Amino acid sequence: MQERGGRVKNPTLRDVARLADVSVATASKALNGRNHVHPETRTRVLEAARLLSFTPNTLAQGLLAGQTGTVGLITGDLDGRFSIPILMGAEDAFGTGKMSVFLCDARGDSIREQYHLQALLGRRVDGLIVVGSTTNSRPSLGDLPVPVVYAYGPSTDPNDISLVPDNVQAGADAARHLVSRGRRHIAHITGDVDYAAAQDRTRGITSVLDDAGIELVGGEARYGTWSEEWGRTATARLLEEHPETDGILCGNDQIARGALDTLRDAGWDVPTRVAVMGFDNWEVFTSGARPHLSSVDMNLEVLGRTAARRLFEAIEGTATPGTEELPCRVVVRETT
Amino acid sequence: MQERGGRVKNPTLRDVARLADVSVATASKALNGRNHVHPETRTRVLEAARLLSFTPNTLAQGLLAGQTGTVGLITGDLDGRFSIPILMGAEDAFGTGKMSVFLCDARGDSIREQYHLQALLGRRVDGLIVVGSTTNSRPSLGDLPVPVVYAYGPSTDPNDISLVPDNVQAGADAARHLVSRGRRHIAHITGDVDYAAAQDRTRGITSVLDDAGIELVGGEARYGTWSEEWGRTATARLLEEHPETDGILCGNDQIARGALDTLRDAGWDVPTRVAVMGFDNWEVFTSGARPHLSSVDMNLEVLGRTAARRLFEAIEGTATPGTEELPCRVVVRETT
DNA sequence: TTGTACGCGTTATCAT
DNA sequence: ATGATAACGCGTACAA
Repeated sequence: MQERGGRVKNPTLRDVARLADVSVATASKALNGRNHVHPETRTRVLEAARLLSFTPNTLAQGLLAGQTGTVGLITGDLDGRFSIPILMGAEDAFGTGKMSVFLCDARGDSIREQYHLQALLGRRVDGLIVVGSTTNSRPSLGDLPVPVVYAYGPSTDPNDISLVPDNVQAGADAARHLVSRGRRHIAHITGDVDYAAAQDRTRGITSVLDDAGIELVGGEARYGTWSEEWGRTATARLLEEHPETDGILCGNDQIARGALDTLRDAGWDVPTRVAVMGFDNWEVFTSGARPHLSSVDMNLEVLGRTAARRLFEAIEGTATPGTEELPCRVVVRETT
Repeated sequence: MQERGGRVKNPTLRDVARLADVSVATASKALNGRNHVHPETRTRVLEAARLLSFTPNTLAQGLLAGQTGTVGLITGDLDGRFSIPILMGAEDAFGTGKMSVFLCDARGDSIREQYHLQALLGRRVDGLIVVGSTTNSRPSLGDLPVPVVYAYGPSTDPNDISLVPDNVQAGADAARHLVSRGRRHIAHITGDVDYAAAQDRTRGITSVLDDAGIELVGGEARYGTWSEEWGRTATARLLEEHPETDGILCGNDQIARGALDTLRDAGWDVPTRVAVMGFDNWEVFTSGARPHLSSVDMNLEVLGRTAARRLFEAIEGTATPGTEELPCRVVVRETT
């Protein structure tokens, strides 16, 4: 096993103290930069620690301090692409090495969620971030001994702290963008109607169009699935029924890709004849598209960072319950 | 704060013992199902624990046991889609709640990696999994007080434990599949030549074609980038120069999507005139394609689970150093 | 300036 | 069957 200058596997403060010929108390003070320790002694201790490649046991410190410097991150679907940016943002905000993150994937199963929760509470995490797989609201974890922040998917309990992307604003901004490009015959092809995201975006879109005295092509949004396939079939139907269409707002980037494919097959030029726009700004889809797809970014990294900050505040005790909606951002590319 | 039947925020074993009117020792035995404790006493303790919603402090347990029940997961790129399935597989294998996973994203920065490493060692993780962002080999973390398993991107040190997908076999299987479909004029369009994955797959492909007495169309693989764009341009050039082409092996699913788009524009039917195949089996790309794209799955969840198992073995002391190559799997859909 | 002693929450040993 | 006590590794009042 490792034997790098020292001798024991996991050197403790006692080992360091012994080697430096001081008491553990003095060693502790020296290593933690406290006062009342002779400079020469300090260097001796530091040298001993270096020699043994001593790493203080954070768990023991935490046991004493009552704070572990760890947070739990419970996500509903790791494979889903929404949790990852949020997770990265959170990890980012916690600072490298300062705070450590326990990751748990409940896979949408509340039993599994409970198991993970117990494990995390047993490890005395200082706080919890719960990331939803959709923006649909979810049952609260209830009264826990540590603060909780719900990200992406909000808690149903208004006394919890929740953070969600402002999908109404996202829809509104997208619609405004198309209108500002002179489009007057705008259709909306989107995903599963059971998704709050779909409904919220539709609401934002129609509200802006109402203000502009415009009606959605066909009178209403076209709900389906979040797939390219649906984008293609819905668009084909749309072109046939409403050849006057000059703008299509798609519920996500995959639907938009499907729309673009069908438009290309039909020989409709984008963006000259029809402008197309997606949601989510999934780079691998937007930049692979012909032409490059305009989209609305959910700013998920920001959401993750904000979640981390809110959690800190909650830990400090300066909590502000309620659901906070974070702004989204239109990214203009070649399809609009 | 929470007040669910009990009174204190974080009840300790002492609180439980006090409420059950026994000593902490007895309480501990009762809760842990040890012998030599009266049934009636046990129920009294259990009831007290339930009342206080007592959760044993895993940190204190670990302090005593010398095992923390935690592992560190250091990934090079969270956003990359390769780490996620591996991470899920590992999380899966560790068992829900049994073992907890610290997640760290080093973002490809070795300084950051060192910081995370220190934090993890300080938290006395029982082991470490290092996930690479590519299959290119990476420098070893060196001699650590805990076992390490390198997943996806292997360590350069053969004494380390490394796990990688068998890309040579993947290429070979893909080529075999196309040959078995009667294709004789097969081209290979792939990504950045600096990627070991690209080279390995090419090697597997050419070796099979050699055995079949076939040469790659154009005599060699066409390296570029891992993008749809490259798939389109490379395919356009290919069709012009080699109209005899009846099969295209694409280095990943995005390149394959690009190839399909170009073929469709050119009016070449897939799979009648040309068969197309990708690598990675990224579902969102394969099932969105027209027709559905055949691909080679890297079995990353299996790789993640295996990494977790190997780590367990290493923790138990039954280590087997070296680089292990895990099999990939051809997924046949409509393009072949 | 340095050292002694206690406590954090838990488990195991050894008495009782 | 139950309880007192030591130990895990560390920080900190307090005494020297």
